[in-house]
Amino acid sequence: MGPSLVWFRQDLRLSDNPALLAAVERDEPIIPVYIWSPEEEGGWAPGGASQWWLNESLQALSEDLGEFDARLTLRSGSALSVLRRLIAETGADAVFWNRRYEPAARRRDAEIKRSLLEDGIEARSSNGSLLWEPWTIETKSGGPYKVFTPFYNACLAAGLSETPAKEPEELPLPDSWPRSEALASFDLEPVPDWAEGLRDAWEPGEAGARRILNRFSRSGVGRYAKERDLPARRGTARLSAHLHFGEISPREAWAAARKGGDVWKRQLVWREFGYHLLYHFEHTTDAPLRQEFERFPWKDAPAELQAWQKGETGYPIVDAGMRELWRTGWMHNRVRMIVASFLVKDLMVPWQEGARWFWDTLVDADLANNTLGWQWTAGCGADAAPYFRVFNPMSQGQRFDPNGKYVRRWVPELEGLSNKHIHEPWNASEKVLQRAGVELGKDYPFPIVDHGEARKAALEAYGQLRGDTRPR
DNA sequence: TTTTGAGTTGTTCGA
DNA sequence: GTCGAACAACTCAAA
Repeated sequence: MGPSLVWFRQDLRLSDNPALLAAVERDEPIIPVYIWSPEEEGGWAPGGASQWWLNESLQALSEDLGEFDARLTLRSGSALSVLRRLIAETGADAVFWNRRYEPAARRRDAEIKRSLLEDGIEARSSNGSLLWEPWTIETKSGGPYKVFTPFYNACLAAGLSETPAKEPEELPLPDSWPRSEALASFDLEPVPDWAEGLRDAWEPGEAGARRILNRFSRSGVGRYAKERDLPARRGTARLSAHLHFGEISPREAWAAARKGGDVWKRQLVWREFGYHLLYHFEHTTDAPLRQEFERFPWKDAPAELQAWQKGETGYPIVDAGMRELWRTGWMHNRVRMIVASFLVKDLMVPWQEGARWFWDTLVDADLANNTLGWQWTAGCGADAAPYFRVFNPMSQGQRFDPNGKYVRRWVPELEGLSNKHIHEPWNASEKVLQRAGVELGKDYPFPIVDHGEARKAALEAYGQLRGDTRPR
C-alpha cells in the first residue's frame, strides 16, 4: 500500500478530525494537503476577510503539523487534477477528507470521489463539520425541516453518537515530501494591507480557537443567556470563524454548551439548520426560497447601499455595526439583525446585496449561515421573520446598548453626546450638539431615510406582495 | 385526510 | 408608564 493523502478543506485542525484519524488508522505514511481552488466554489470564492483568515489559519496548521515533523503541502488549481498529480508523484493510493455541504463543493467532491474510485484509489469522506448531517434529520413524513424548533427537537431526539476525539499521538511520516507551493503564492494577504484591525481582533488557527472555547466554557457560557444581546460586552463566544474554518469541531463546542443552558446549544443548532436548509434548497444562496419574493419591489439604490456599507447612514447603531464589521471582520449578532433589517426594510435594497457585502467582509462568512440569516431578515426564507417585524434602530439601540458604549466605540464622533441622544443625534438641540462637538451633516450625517416613513413604505410593499399572491 | 397548535431575535397603538 | 392586542394569513409538522 502507498501513502495516504489527507485533504484539508474546512477542517483546519488536528483534534477531533475524523478524516485525519481515519488516515492514521490506515497506518500508512500521511501527506497533508491543502488545495486552493477558488474557481470551484460556484461563484462564492472566499471574500477578502475570509482570505485573510485562511492565510493565517493555513500558516497555523502548517506549524501545528510541524510539531509532528509533518508538512502541509500547498497546491492551487482544480482539486481533482491536483490530487491526481499528487497521487502520481507520491504513489499515494488513498485520499481522506471531511465532507462539505455547499452545492458547488458537493458536486465537485462527488465527481472527485467517483473519479478516484475509478482510478482504483481509496477515497473516503467523513463528517468533521456538523453535529447532524443534513440528510440524517427528517420530518416524520420524510422531508426536510423548514421550521427551527421542530428541527431542534428532532436533533436532540436523534442524539449525538460520538464524543470528540483527541489529536493523534503521532503521524506516520513518508520518507520524502512532495513539493509545496508557497503560501504567499495564493495571494490571500490583502494588498494594500488593510488587515490591522483583523490582526488585533483575532487569532486564527486551532490554538486560538481552543483558547476562545476554553475561556467561554469556563466563564462565558453561564452568562451567555443574559449578555449575548449586548454588543458592548463580550457576551458571545466569538467562535463563528473558528467553526467555519473547522479549527475546532462542533462536537467540542457542543461539549462546552452542555455546561450552559440550552440557549447557546440552540445557537449551535441554528448553524446546523443553515446547512440543513442549504443542502435541501440549493438555490437559496442567490434566490429567495419563497418564490413570490422574486416580485418584491426592491430598489436599485447604489448611493444608499454605499452609505450602509461605509457606516454613514446617520443611524448610530447601524453605523457602529458596519464600522465594526469593516474594522474587525466581524459584527455582533444583535447588530447584524439591526443592520440587515435596515438595509432590507428601511432602504429596500435586495438582501442579496447585503449577503454579498457580508460575504466579502466577514471573517466568519459561511454560505449556509449567511444565506439563512439574510433570507430570515428579508422574510423570504424558511421560518422567516414575519414581514411586519421591522427593527427600529433607535429603540434597538436604547434597549441593547443603553449606555451607548458600543456606539461610542465605533462612532467616536458622537462620543460627547449623552445617552439620551446617542442613538438619535438629530433629535438633540443645536446647543447640545454644539457642546458635544457635533455638527450634523459635517461630522456625522443626517439620517439618509426617515425610519418612520421607511417602515410604512416597507410594510406597504410587503402587503402588496401578499395581495399579489392571493389566489384569484 | 383532516385537524390542530405553533412559529428566534419586534413595534406600535390604544386603553 | 404599562400592558395586551394587532399586525396577516400561511405554512409547517405532528397527531
